Amino acid sequence: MAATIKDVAREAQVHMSTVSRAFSVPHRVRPETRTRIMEAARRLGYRPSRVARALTTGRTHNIGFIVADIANPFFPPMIKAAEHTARARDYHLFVADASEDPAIEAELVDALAKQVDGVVLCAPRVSNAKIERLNETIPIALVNRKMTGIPSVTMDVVDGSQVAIEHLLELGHRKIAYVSGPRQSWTNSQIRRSVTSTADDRAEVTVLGPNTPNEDAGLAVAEQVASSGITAVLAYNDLLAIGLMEGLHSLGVDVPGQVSVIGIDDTVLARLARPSLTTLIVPTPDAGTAAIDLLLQYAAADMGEEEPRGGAHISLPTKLVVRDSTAPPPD
Amino acid sequence: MAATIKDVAREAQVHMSTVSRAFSVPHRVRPETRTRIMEAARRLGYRPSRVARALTTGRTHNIGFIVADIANPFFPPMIKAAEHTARARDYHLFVADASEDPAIEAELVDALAKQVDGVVLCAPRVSNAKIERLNETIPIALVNRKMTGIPSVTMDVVDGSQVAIEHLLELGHRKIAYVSGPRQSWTNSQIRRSVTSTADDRAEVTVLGPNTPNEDAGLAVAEQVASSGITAVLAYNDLLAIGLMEGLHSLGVDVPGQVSVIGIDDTVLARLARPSLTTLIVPTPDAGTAAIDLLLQYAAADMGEEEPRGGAHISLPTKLVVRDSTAPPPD
DNA sequence: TTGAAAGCGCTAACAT
DNA sequence: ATGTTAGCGCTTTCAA
Repeated sequence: MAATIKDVAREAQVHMSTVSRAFSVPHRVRPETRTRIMEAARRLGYRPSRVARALTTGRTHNIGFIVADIANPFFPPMIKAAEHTARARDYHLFVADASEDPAIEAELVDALAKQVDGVVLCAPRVSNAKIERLNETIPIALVNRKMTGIPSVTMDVVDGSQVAIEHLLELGHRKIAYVSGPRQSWTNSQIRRSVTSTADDRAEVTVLGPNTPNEDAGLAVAEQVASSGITAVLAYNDLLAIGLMEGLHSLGVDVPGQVSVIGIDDTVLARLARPSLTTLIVPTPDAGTAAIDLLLQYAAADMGEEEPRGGAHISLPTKLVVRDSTAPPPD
Repeated sequence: MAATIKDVAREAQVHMSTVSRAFSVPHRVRPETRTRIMEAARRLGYRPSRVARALTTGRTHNIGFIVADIANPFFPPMIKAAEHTARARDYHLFVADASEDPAIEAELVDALAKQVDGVVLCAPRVSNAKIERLNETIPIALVNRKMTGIPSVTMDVVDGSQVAIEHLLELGHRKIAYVSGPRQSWTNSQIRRSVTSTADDRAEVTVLGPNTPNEDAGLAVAEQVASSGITAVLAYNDLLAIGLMEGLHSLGVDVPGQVSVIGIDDTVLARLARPSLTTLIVPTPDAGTAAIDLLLQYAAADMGEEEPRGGAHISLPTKLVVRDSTAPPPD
C-alpha cells in the first residue's frame, strides 16, 4: 500500500497537519521541520492523494476537455497545447470525444462535472440554452463559440472568410459556393454570413449543406458543385475541401483549372493534398492554451476568490495561406 | 451547492447508507424504497461523487492514457477508440502527451498514479526497468512494446515489414534502406531486425538514423538517401516517409521512378500525399480498445478480485497497402 | 431490508 | 510553529 500523510507524520515525528502544511503552505512550517518532513516523504515515496485533497478542498485540479471528434486533425494540436498548459498549471486533462453528437456532449459534461473544476467545450454542437444550464453546474469555457456570460475563445473566421472571398473575387470568380458545415456549429453560421455579405452583389453565392465536416461529405457534394456552373468554393473546413477535391478529381473536373477550392483550418492535410490546399490558418494551439487559462481564471472566480466576470472573450486572428488549389476561373 | 447523498437520504426519508446501496448494489434494497430514492435523487439532480467514492473504494474509475505525441496522426484514432471503450466501461480517460521524452513519461505516470486505476503507455520511450518499477505502483498496460509480466498490445510489424521488404525485393530492389525511428522505440528495433533478416543476402540494407519520427527528420535524411545509390526505403512511420518524399522531391529525385518509399501506420496523410504512399496498415483503434480492456482486466486482478495474470499479450495483424510510391528500380 | 458508526486521506479552523 | 479536531461524501462492516 502506498504511503499516506500519516506514515510521513510518524516517520518525521510530527503531526499529520504539519505534513499537510509542509506540502500546501510550505512557508508556514519551520525550515528544519519542513526538510525533515520532505526527507521522510521521499524515503516513503509519498505523494499527496489528489483525490482526498479534492474531497476537502472542493478543487480537483482536473479539467474536462470535450471535443467533437478527436480524429479530426483540427483538434489534436489544440488538445496537445491545452494539455501542456494545464499541466504547467498543475492540472490534469480528461479528454472526451462527443462524436459530433449534442446529447453525448451534454452527458459528458454531467458525467465529468463531479471530478473536474471546469470543462472546456470545443466546437460545441449543443444548444446555447443547454450550455447556459450546464454552466450553472460547472464552470464552462467555450472554443469556437461565442456566448454572452461565458468565457470563450474563437477564431476570427469572419475576417478570415472575408479575406478568402476577396481572394476569389480578385481572381475573377463570380459564382461561388460555400460548402457548409454542421448546422449546430456557431463557426459555420459566422462563416456563412460573412461569405454572403462579403460577396454582396459582386458574386452569386450558393450554400451547399449542411454537411458533416468530414472527407466523405465533401466527396458527396462534388457532383452538385460540378453541375452548377460554380467556379470557386470555400469549405467549412479542410476535410470537406479535400473530400471535395477528390470528388471533383474523379468527376474529371480540374482543380484549380475549372474550380478553385479553399479550406479552413490549415491542418497537416492541407499542405499534403494535391493540389495543395489554399486555406485559412487558424491558431488552434493558441486556442487550446487560451481556453485553459480563461477557464482556470473563471473557475477561480467561481470559487469566490474574486468577483466572477464571466464574459471574457478572446478572438484569435486567422490568415489566408494561398497554395495551389485556387486560380482564375476558366474563360 | 450540488446535492449529496445526505440530501437524497433526507428527501427519501431513509438513511444515507440505504441511498448508497440503492446506487451501488440496487438489488439489496427493497424495490419501493429504491424507486423512492431514485425519485428523490432525480428531483435533486443528485449524482454520486466519484471522488468521494474513490476515497473509500480505492478505485477511481479513471485511466491514464499517455502518448508520445498527440499531434502525431498515428495516435488520435487510438485515443478516440480508447476513450470510447473506457466510457462504455464507465471509465474516464486522462490523456497526456509525453513529448517523446522518457523523463516526462515517467513523471506523468507518477503524477497520475494517485487518481487512476491504471495507465496505458503508448509507444513508451522509457526503459524496461523503469516500466517495471512504475508497474509496482500502478497497473500498466503497454501499446507498441512487449515486456514479460506486463499486459501489452503490439502491431505485428515483424510480419508487416517482412511483407514490405518482400514487396521491394519482388520489384527488383537490391539496395534498400531502413529509415529508423527513435532509439527507445521497441517497435523500431523490431522492424530493423525484421528488415535485416528478411533481406538477408538478397539485398544490401542500410540503416539510416535514429530519427525523431516526424516530417522534418524525414526531410533531413533525403540527402543521404539520394547520394547513396539506394533505390528503395522503408521508413519507421508515415511522417518520416512523407518528409523523405518531400526531401527527395526538392532534390529532384523522382519517387517512385528513382527511389521507392514505404511508410508505416497508414495515417490519413498516406493516401493524400503525392505520390500516395505505400504503407503498412496498423489497426490503431483496435489497439486502443484492446489496451483498455487488458488494463481493466489486469487492474481488477490486481485488486484481488482474481489471480493476477500479468503477462497477457495481444498482437494485431498488419497489412501492406500498395499505392503509388513504390515501383521497380531504375535500370 | 435498513440503520449506526467508522473510516478512506486529506485540509482547515481553532487552540496551544 | 505545531497539534487537535471535525468533516469533505461516500462505502462498508456490523447490528438490529
